[in-house]
Amino acid sequence: MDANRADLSTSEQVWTHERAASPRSIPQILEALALVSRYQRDEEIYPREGTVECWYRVISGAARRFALRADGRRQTVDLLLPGDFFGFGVHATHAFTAEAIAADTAIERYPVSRLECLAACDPRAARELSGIISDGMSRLHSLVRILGRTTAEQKVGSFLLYMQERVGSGVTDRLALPVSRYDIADYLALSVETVSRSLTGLKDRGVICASRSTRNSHHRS
Amino acid sequence: MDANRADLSTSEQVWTHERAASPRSIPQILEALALVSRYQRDEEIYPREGTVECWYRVISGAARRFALRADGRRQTVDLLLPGDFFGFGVHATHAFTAEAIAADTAIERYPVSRLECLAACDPRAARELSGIISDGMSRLHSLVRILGRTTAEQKVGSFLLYMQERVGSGVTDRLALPVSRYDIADYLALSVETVSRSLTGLKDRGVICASRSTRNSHHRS
DNA sequence: CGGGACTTTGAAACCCTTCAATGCCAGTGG
DNA sequence: CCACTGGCATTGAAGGGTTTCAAAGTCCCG
Repeated sequence: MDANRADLSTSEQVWTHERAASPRSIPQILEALALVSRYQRDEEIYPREGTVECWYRVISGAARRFALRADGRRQTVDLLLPGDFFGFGVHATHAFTAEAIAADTAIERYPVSRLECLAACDPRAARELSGIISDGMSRLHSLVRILGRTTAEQKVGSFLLYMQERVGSGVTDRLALPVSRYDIADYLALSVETVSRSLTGLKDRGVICASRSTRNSHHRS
Repeated sequence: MDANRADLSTSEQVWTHERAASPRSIPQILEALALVSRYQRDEEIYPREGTVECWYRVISGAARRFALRADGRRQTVDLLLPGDFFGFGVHATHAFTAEAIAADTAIERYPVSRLECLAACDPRAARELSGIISDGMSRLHSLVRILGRTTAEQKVGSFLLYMQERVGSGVTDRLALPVSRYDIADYLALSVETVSRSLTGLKDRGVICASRSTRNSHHRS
């Protein structure tokens, strides 16, 4: 239950599988390389400017990639949910810091060296990996489009729709936001107050209606 | 001098090199695959939702990747300058339309099939190609950071600094903007008037001082 | 029960957009 | 040659949106 630190020599890391013996699907082969760590809220996963040695994937919880602005506020450039890979870096260097958002966030780690071997040997694996990169690029595209909206209500509305299609847990009219208002504000480059006001504005106009749950808000479009 | 259409069967395409005979550096090998086309201002390079068949690179001029917003305005998500590769798509599909911005823009085209062969055969080439993808991701990161600023003057200021490090033509205190105010506005998600006002605001405060040139503005930080 | 973090609401100041009008420049046609 | 046109850039004023500062209210947990 206690999360360990982000460095590579901690205790809770486990091999999720013994090295797979028989040829399996690419995701399964990937899985066989994975090493799991757990992080607590706001704990660093990797630092900015660090060398890229692993790719990461969120198993449970959530994480962010972010930079600190000149005024000290945090700007989130990527919101990572279960299933998302991250940590590719730019020219083998992390351009942003990565942190866990939720308490008890589980992250898988994949050594880049092994991924490169895999890609060099198996073209299907190479395709899989470039698909993963594509997904990361797609998240950035979505954020750019959201940040490009003019009013805060539009930003928050787009954000909710985007989250809905990402967490998309079968039920289409109900959305459990896994992040706080502060996290949303950092992501949308708005103040927390404006996020809150936008949500109540959308509620008043009947676009969404709110319910409440343990530690998270539920919204319905 | 007249730009041809974007389809694949036009006349002005030329092989920039005969197929290279001897083993050369990776960029040179890439170059050997290139096919060049020329576009006029606002001419489409590839459509949204199209299948990715080629990668592209700006040789001269400039281009944009963009989406149309609900209100009909254009949102530029990527500004392509000479040397920039683009058109990787998401899962083999173009998520945005690409257009030339400048008159007489020259674009190189690289068939994806050949790039894949190259990557499969030569790990150095594969590394080169993933570096190219990294650059594309880096541009998106920069845009997200710029869009994350609060005031228009900050956005425009960040934009100028960003353009300076990108066009970085030796001279560090002089910057020739290769794009119009409208293009800047589409890129920064601001109105043209605000962009103009921000620039004059920065001038008044002595942050930049403006000169004038044929069809382009020059600025000094 | 109290502390602390998160959320919501209010009011004033500031910023951006919109609508409108003017100025500038290049290319065009009389 | 010069007026005209169209695109781009700049500036003004009104209106609306966002931030900031401030203060409650809510919920969880020790």
